[in-house]
Amino acid sequence: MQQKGRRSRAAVPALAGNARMARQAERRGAILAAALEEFAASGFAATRLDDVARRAGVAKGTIYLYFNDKEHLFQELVRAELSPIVGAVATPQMAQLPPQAIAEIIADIFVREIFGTRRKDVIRLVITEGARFPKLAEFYYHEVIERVMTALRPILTRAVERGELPNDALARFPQLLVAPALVALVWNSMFDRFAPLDVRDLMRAHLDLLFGERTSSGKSARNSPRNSL
Amino acid sequence: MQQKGRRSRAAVPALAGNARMARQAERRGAILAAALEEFAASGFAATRLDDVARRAGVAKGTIYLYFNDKEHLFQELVRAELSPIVGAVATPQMAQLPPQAIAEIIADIFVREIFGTRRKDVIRLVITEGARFPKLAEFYYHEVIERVMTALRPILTRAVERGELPNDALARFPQLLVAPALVALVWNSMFDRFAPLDVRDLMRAHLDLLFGERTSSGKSARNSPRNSL
Amino acid sequence: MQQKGRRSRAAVPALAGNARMARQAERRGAILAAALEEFAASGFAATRLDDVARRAGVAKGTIYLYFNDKEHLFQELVRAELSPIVGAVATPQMAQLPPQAIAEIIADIFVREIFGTRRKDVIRLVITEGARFPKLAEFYYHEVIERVMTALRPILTRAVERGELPNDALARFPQLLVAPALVALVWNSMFDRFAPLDVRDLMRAHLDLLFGERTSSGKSARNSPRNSL
Amino acid sequence: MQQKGRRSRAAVPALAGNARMARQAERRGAILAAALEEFAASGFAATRLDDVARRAGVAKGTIYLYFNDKEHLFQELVRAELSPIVGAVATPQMAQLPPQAIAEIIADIFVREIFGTRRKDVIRLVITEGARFPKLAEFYYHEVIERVMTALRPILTRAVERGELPNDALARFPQLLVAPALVALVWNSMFDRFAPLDVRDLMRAHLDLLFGERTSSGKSARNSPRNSL
DNA sequence: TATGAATGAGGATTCATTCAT
DNA sequence: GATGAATGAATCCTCATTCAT
Repeated sequence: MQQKGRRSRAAVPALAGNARMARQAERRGAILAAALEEFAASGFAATRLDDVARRAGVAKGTIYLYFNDKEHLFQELVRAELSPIVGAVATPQMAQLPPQAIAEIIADIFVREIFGTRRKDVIRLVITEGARFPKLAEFYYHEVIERVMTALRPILTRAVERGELPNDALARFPQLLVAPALVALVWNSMFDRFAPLDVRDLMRAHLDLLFGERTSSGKSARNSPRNSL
Repeated sequence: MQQKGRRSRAAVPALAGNARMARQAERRGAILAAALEEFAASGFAATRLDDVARRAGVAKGTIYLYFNDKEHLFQELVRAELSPIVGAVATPQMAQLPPQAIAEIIADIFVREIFGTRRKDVIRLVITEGARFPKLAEFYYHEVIERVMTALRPILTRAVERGELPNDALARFPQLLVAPALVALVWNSMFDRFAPLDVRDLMRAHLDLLFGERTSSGKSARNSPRNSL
Repeated sequence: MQQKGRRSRAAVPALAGNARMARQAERRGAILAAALEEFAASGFAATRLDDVARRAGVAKGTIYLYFNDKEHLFQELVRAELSPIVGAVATPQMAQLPPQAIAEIIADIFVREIFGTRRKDVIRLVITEGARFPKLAEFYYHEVIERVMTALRPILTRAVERGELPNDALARFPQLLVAPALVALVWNSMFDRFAPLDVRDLMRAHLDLLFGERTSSGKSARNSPRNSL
Repeated sequence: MQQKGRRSRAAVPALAGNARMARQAERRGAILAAALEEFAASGFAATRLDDVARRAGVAKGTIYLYFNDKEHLFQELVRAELSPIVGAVATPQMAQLPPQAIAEIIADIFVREIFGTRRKDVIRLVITEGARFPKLAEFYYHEVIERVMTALRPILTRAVERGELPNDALARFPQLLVAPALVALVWNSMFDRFAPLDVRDLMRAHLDLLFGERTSSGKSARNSPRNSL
């Protein structure tokens, strides 16, 4: 009935020395890494904290020293993994480049910084669990989507005005620039065993589609000086 | 997911009369419809058969008369909803049309037959749960993806050969044709409350991007005789 | 994060037949009886529903078919046991009797209906857990205390006016009439092994104290025609 | 309650200097004070040593330097708080006074030394947890109950012989002398919010009941020279 | 067939106690 | 002595599945 107001556990325990601090960060990291693996493999609901603890090499109770509960663990996981990357896409220098160069940079970042790392799994988790975690969707929208969109739109709009783009489709829907990345993420987790998809090639083809390249045909394109994907 | 020794039960109870048969189909349908709502709202793991039963207006045990277990219910659900649509995309007549017309038809089908119906939720479920349900992914791959790809690839390849397409990107990666549809599905379930996305416009812009349309700007495009989306 | 509104479980499952109904009542009763024993023996916090289930001869989950949770089980237990007795003390007929007769009746009820039954444990539970269960205290106050007080006060006040009582102490504090009952309950659960206390004698002595009886000395008093305790 | 093999630890850590000794006593006191507050608020089982430590301003582990475990802490708490008071009631001088004076002194002690202090909470804890802590009940019985009874009985018996009391009820059941105090303790913790109870008035009324006072009526009685409660 | 009460394995969370620093 | 991070046993509660009616 009446509960003593459960004081929210410190997200990070108070530290004393410095070795302590390092140890703490290490443990927290281990838990997050283990959680990522488990959540990615089983989804939020089906993941057992028992397994996370085992994989992280800590006791079940230890998780609760670092995270309030399963849900907080999940959300912090997404935050921790995604926060760093946000800045990369939205650098002011990009504004100076032609749209094609920007598209190539974005594709490159996706391939190397997301698809090539465990961030791939984090974003997949956002996609698969986002609808059930409004806060997560909100965080992702404001921290990632909105920022990227805000950075891209004026650049693309200007490109349209300068005649660097055939029409305003991209300026109105910057999402179209990254749609193939989404396809890659989903395909990779579901259909790769039936028909492996080379993300690099997919992204390159996407760029060809948007920015002309009249030739291309798989391997040969790799020699093209145009992109370094 | 993990199955214990479960003796397989008849998927459909034995029938006698004809009214009985109708009643059976009706019940089965009610359960599937209820299941779709619940699974779509909560995901596979978090959905309670109790809720499905209540929504379907049957007793919990009745579900087990029509489906072996929760997992079978889920998979049959996807099968039942998606089987009908598969044929539509892969009609032989389409082979005769120019790629732009085909793309428009596909976009149109997506907007009207998927996004405008509860199939939207089914496909979303495939996306969010597919990685955890190999059988589901397999079914979806063979029944939907593969068929569509098989139908599209030769058409697009021929179009490339005829010079109707600027390069072979689409022929190599027909996925690029439907990538925006995936974006729409995901966006709609997660970010619509922050920034609603008009699927029709998105698909139209996508077509503009692929097939030229040098002008366009939202509403005005709607009068364009090109597409009927 | 977001929880599907947990619909409160039916306190009593819907019934169909009549044997069902009987069976239900029986089970519910068995659980309540088992719960009383366990709660009485260990207190609310230290009681395990596992033990309650075992003692009641049902599965753990079954408890939740009849009660929302541990707390509801506890409260319903008190309600179920106490509700019947309330009426007994506050009968209108009592208003006609002289205060001494009333006191004797109350003492008698206490000895036979409470102390001699498992209601003794229920009231003890109210005493030991009441402070931690405001709702329980409230229920007990309104259903028992208040009713008894409301019934007694006017009677005692009138008795004072009629000169049947030496002063208004009892009228102002009817609690003094039942104080020894409280002593008996507490003593019985804690000190009986050191010095057993005969409740009957205690109550009789209490009455002697209040209403004169100039002699008395344990056993002999039992022959007194005055009370039938 | 149930103990596992626990090697008994020094109840008080070894001391060296004198400041150290003071510091120790201070800490021990702080822990006991904190424990009292927490136990009083939540009961034994629901109290967390974490909260006790926080309130005492020490680390959780520190509690274990001063007390073997939660149970010992609880018992020492009761001991520490009650030991001082025991002597007060059982002074030899009292033997000379008339029963009414003694009753008044006892009532006075209760109101001022128990009800007006945190000892109220300690006794309440004995009442609510005693049944679950045989050792505690035993301690309380021997250190408090028995002593008081031993001191009172001969006095009351003599008073009966001298005809200072109308009958031997009180001599046989000295508990009747303190029953209202128990009522006050219980009422205060459970029903005060519904109907506040003035302990002083209650005790006074009780004395009136026992020793005659033919008039009285609330406030006015306070001017009565008879008692100084 | 249909029901829904009953089951019990499963999993999140808590907290007394330990022990390395 | 003190600390507080770590442990893991303990326990509440859920829900897929079964089965007597």
